[in-house]
This record gives sequence, C-alpha cells and structure tokens, in this order.
Amino acid sequence: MRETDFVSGFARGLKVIEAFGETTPRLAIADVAKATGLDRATARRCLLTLAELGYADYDGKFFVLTPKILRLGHAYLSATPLPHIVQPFLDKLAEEVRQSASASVLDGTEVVYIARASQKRVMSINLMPGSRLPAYCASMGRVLLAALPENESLALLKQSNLKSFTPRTLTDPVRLMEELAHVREQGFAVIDQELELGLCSIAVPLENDRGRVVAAINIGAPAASVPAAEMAERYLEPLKGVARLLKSLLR
Amino acid sequence: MRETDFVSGFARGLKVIEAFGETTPRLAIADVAKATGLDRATARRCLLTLAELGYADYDGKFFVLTPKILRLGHAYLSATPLPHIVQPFLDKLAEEVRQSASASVLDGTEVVYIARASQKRVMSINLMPGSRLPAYCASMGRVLLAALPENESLALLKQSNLKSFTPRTLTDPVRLMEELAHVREQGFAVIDQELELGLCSIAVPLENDRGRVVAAINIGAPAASVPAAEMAERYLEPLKGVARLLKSLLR
DNA sequence: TGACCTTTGTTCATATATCGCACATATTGT
DNA sequence: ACAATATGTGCGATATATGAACAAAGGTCA
Repeated sequence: MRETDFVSGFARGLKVIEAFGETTPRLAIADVAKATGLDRATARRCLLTLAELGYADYDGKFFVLTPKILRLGHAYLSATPLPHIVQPFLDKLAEEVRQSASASVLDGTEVVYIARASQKRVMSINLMPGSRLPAYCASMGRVLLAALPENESLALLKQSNLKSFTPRTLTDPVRLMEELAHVREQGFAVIDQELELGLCSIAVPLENDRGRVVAAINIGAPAASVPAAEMAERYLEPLKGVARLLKSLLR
Repeated sequence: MRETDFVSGFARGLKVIEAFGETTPRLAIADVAKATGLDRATARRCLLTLAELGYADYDGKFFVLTPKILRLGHAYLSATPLPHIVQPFLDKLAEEVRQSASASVLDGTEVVYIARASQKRVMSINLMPGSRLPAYCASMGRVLLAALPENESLALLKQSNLKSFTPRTLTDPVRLMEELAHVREQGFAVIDQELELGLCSIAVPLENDRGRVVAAINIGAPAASVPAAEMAERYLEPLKGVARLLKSLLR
C-alpha cells in the first residue's frame, strides 16, 4: 500500500472514538488530545466532526458519544454471518444445560463476544455482544490462543497486561504457554475462577468446513453449583456437539 | 462551527463503515463508492485505511469488517452509564415476569437497544444491544416518539419508511399520531403483532430525576401465551415499578 | 479581593496531505 | 476475443494538520 492510500484524518478520528471508554465517558478536548496523542487542534476538529454528524453530543465543554455510534459496531454484528449462524445453537445449548453460553472471536489480546445466550447472570461483569475480556484468562481466549502458531500466541501473551484478577489467575507466560499446549492437546479449556471468584467456564473451538478455527464457544457456570472438575464431564459433550453441527455451516 | 472545524476525511470514512450492513457484508471498492456516493478513489483510500488499521480484511477484491470495529460501538455501551444502570433491573424484571425485557433509546427514526435480558427467544429477529427497529411499530418506539413534541414526532414519522411488517402494522401517519397521543395520555404503549406475528410487547418511558424521558423499557411476550389485552394488567405494574426505581438514578 | 499562575480552548498562516478527475490497467462475463 | 465493469495511479486544485500565539477560564495564595 502506498503512503497516499492512507487517510490519516480518518484514522485519527477512529482513535478519538476509541478514547471514550468505560472509565471515561465524558471527555474534554484536552483529555482526548492526551489520550490519543493528537494535537489539541486536531482532536478538537475530530470531536466537532463527530458532534456535527450526530455521533457525539457537545455541551461546550464535554463530549459524550450518542447511540448513533452503535451503528458502526452494528454494521459488523449484522453484516457478519457468524453471529447469526451461531446464535440459535447457543440458545438451544443454554436452555439444555441451563447455563449461559457464548461465542467469541479473538481481536488482538482480547476475546470479543459476538453472540450470547444468558441464562442467569452469575458474573458481576455484564457480558454482551461487543464485550471484551483478556484472552489469557478466559476459557474461550485459551482455546483461541491455542489455535494459533506458538510464536503468535506467545507474542500476544507478551503484549497482554497479565494481571491477577483473582488469586487463581495464571500470569506467568511460561506456565500459560504450557497450558495452551495442554488445551491444544485435549481440545478444550477449563477456567476455574481465574477471572472472577465463583465463576468456572469451559470452551471448545469452532472450526469451519476447512478445519480452521474461526471462533470459540463456552459455557459458564457458578463454581458453587458446578465444581471445575465436573465442568468437562457435564458440558464437554454438549459443546462438542454444537461444534460438530456448526462445522459444515461455517466458512 | 466553521467550515475548517470539520474533518471531511473522517466523515467519509464513517460513511464507508456504515455502508456495510445486514445484506451487504462483503463489499468491493465500487460497491462502497456506489453506496456512499463517494468517489471510487476516496472509497478505496478509506477502505485501505480500515484494512491497514485492522478494522477490515481485504482479500484483494472484497472488504469485510473485522470484530475490531466493535470497539467503536463498545466505546458507547461501556462508556455510557445508562446501559449499566438499567441492566440489573432488566435482569430482575425478566426473571420475575419470565419474559424478555429490554431498554432502548431513540436514534432518528429507529429505536436502538442498549440493554436486554432475554428469557427465551420468541422473535425470529435476534435482538441485542446495538440492534435497531423502526420506532413507529415498536412499543418502545411509540413511547419514545410520544415523549417528543408533536412536530418532532410527526417529522420522524414522515422520514420513516412506513411499511407493513404484518397485516396489523399501523402505517398511516394520521392514525399513528393519534396513537402517540393515546400513548402519551395513558403512559404506556402496547404493540399487538405489528412487527412480527405472534409477538406482543408493552413499553413505558424511563424518566430521569428531572422528568425528562431518556429511554424506554419493555417486555415482550408470545401472543399465544399472553393476549395483547392482558399485557397491561400483567406487566404494566412491574414496568412502572422499575421506572419509578430508576427515576432517581438517572440524569 | 485581586494578582498570579496553570490549564484549556480557539485562531491563524503556512506547509503538507488528500480529493477527484482522467487515464491506464486488470478482471469478468458472454 | 470483445465489451463491460472494476480497480489502480499521477497530478493539479483544494482541504487539512501543525504549532505557536492568543484568549479565556479556573485555581491558589497573600
């Protein structure tokens, strides 16, 4: 790609949108400039553009994103076949095992939920399509990382901010790589309260018709009702069953 | 705002993202140019920029959005307090009445789901945060339109593509305005299979602490198990109860 | 209170990058 | 093989980014 095939004004604008986050819903111009590394004048122009187009509100001091911004992400969720294909299978699965079932793909060091059938909320975190979790300590993340060539998964682990969410969280890259090898071997991953105390989950990869791993599905359950040791014997077959059914439907 | 406070490259790029939709997941350069009205060269530069940044994949012919694009919408969902505040109330409500409960806001002529607690799927459409429905024939849409000044709601109806989803769909603007007056009067809206045969729903507005309507919540139920006439007597009080509790929490 | 300092927002001139056109090339379908 | 359609590229005209200078708001302390 040539230098001139890149619209930096567009790239800067996208950076500005991403500056808004969980902890920073209301941003002044200077905040955005700091968060994005853009010049204050440039940040201001991007923000005013967002406001002009109705993607943000501006009260003269702070900018706030409007729901119109959801059109952008929705373009993916509605346009991509995967979420639509997977959803009914998750619904059936969730009802069958009476636990939440989800599907996700990898985006950098994070898993991104693309579909979900929630039975009953067991996590303090509220997950929905578009939600993100660090891959290294999520069951679907382990499965997706395990599907990558070793050098790539190692690179992603190194990029990750490996912190302990609970006393059980694995954070040593070496131990994590061993665990990924184990996951690859056995074809599924179990997480025992590494992300949140009281929550266990089990995930399997979803392969497309050519055998490439394109996503992962999981079942989450309260540790109190389903000890980690029982996750596999209860849920592995239902998960594998869905993966088998989906294999021919995905490309 | 001055002319120079607008970054048209950014605006063009956003248009390109929105060109991807339900029926058009894979777009070639010329498709995007046609859909957006942009010059081919410009569309190409925007698309290559998206690909370069990892928001899209390019196989040399077609562009497809990647899950990274969800970061943009997620910036809103995670940054805006409303979805987080409302979610637990929806969960409780859905469990209590054993039906799906949702919350939405208005974006132009559409309602946008910002939170949802699904009990069991009764609709053929799969709704999730970010999903959109035409306001004129959705219960939350009626409530949100009714909360606007008459000239604004009329303007939105005129902008809407008023089509019949089912034989029961109201499409006459005059009848719709009468219905909105009725909804405003009684403080809730009931939809009886106007969007999809077999689906009824009832919605109430969510006011903030200053009395401004900031969103709507609804309960959807299969017409077979809950006739439209019974929607109000069964679900109006639970919905009103949630609205009352939330009033002091919203601003 | 008021003088001073700091932070934030806005404006401007100019160097730089992007747009859109026209043309060249490649791909597709018949 | 040809027409039709789609994609790639060079260039002048136009739009945008930059960084410094200015203005305004907010905070601090005597």
